[in-house]
Amino acid sequence: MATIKDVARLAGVAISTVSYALNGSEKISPATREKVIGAARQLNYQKNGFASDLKRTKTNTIALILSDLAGPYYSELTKGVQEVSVANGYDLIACSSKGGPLSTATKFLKEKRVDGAIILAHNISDEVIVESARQGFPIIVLDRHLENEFVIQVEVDNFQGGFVATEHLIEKGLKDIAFISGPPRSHDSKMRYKGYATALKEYKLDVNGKWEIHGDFTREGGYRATKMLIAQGRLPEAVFYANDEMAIGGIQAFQENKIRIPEDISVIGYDDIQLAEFMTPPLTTIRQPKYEAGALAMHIILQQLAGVEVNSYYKLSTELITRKSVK
Amino acid sequence: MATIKDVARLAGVAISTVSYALNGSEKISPATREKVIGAARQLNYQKNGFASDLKRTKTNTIALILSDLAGPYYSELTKGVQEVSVANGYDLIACSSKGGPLSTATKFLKEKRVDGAIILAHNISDEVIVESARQGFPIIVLDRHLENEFVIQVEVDNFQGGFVATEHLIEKGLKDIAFISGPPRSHDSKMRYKGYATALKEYKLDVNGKWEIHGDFTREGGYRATKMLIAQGRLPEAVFYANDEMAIGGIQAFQENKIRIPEDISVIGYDDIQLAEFMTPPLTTIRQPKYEAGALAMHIILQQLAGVEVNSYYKLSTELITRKSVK
DNA sequence: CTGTTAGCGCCTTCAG
DNA sequence: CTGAAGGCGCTAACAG
Repeated sequence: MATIKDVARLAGVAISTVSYALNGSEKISPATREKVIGAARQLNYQKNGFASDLKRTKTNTIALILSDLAGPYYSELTKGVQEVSVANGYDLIACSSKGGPLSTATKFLKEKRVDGAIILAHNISDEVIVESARQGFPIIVLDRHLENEFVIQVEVDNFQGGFVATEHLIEKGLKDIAFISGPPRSHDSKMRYKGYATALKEYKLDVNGKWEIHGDFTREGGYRATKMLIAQGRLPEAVFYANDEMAIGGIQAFQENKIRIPEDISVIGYDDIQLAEFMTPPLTTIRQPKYEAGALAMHIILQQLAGVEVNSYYKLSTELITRKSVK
Repeated sequence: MATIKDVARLAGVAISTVSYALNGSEKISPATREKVIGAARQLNYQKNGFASDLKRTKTNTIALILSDLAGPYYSELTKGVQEVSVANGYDLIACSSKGGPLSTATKFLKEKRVDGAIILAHNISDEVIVESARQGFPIIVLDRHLENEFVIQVEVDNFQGGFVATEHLIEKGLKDIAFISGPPRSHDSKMRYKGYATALKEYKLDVNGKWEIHGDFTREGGYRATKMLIAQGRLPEAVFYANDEMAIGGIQAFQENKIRIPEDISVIGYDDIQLAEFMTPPLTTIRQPKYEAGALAMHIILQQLAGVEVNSYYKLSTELITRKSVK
């Protein structure tokens, strides 16, 4: 590969001249500029990205850290992040935190290969984040409670979402309402649960431990949890799944047992993923402003990078999407 | 941020000693090693990724280039790519080619910030790819026809897929079969069309230009194309959509016009995306071995990086998934 | 306007 | 086993 040196030699100028010419500085005469550009083209020269980043201690790229690149559920969020970043001339890369301390995400975070990061991944520890966070390196965490001078939290009001979902069920006359949670580490899941429990209390209904089952945000988890629920004998009147994926698994379990939705049991999900409206019956659920969350996160990063003072906490609200899975 | 220099100073040794100790070289005594590690920990030292990459001219990371990070349809493929890469200790980053020559993808490719790339994106030109391809920098292209000494093509046998889909329709007694294509630049779409046309010919059926409509692989595109089809007056007996997304849009259009599937018209898609089985009716389609394609692509890269000679072309075959959208 | 110079942070001979 | 020295490719003062 040709380096800047080769270009300089071929063009018969100094290395710095090449650098200036190629980076569009004004102080180079059009003639030499042409000469340099010609030489560069001739050698098929491309600057080495590291070298310049090393020098400038800035990469102009932001990392979006996801727990698993293959998950299709980040789509809207990613879109928000992406649009804002390209609009501001920043590069965006997505990397996975799969593999824990050895993961790509950890590497990029720790070795400061990026200028900032947005993290939506539970399999990356608070510790790693705190170690990496520092002045001038903005980190935004989504769905995570983490107080630190240098990290900023963006969250959806999951308490409200959980409350609204439960209230909707109650208003439809449903009283026995089960809750299938997400993984224990999920802050989101916890808050949804709180919303659920609070709604029950507010309407003077029992919060019955028997109807709280642990899931894990996966379809299989929802399926298994629902099987357990069915196995318990008596069924609740409604089930609130902490996310849509689990609701889908649950619906499958009900259908296999000839339990009709919503006639025999009502179900409500959370997220409003693409699939939700295509289910039979279409799934009533809580929509999260994912696009907005992504866009906001990226905005905050850019502001921080620009030296603007920002809040350390942001909350977005949810919306109930009524479809056919609730009586 | 602490640098290697600071660690050396604190530990009271030379910089090279720190480097050796931290990189696990044998020539350092356990005692000094401990001292160094202690100092590093104390300073919360993290090496600067660029600097070492710059020196070693190797990044240990592979880029997966997608036309749009937000598209949820790469899920399976990404999974294949990811699993193979982590299993081999390589880092993987996904980047978008949105933005053409200024995109993150182009930058990473040209400025050699990665050791290799897998490209599944039509909005990145052959030219950019060819310019970047060179000895020792493996590039795999998916769904693209590009002959070059340094680029390797992995493709799914779309001709076969198109043929099988069409043949299935014909075997069900359907004769008037429309084809909704993808975007003109898509090599995949073209090959599917060829399979379609060939099947028609082989069964002595007319290839009727009136029933070939241009789509763009999006749901909206499928919807619009279908509206056009309906507007033409007489309906075909079946429609072969070049991908599932368009089929979904198409089904919606038919439903809005009270045209029943499969009673009034049969539809077949292509891809077998997640949604396909949840449609009403569940969509008959052609499954592509996407996971395998991703895993294969990554394997090839690793082999190349290891200096193994590899073929320059790979083809994978498809599978017909029969559900309820064909009479 | 152009060239010289001094690093960015790290790795790697090469002599002690 | 350790330390000094050189350089990866590029940028940015600072002179000329």
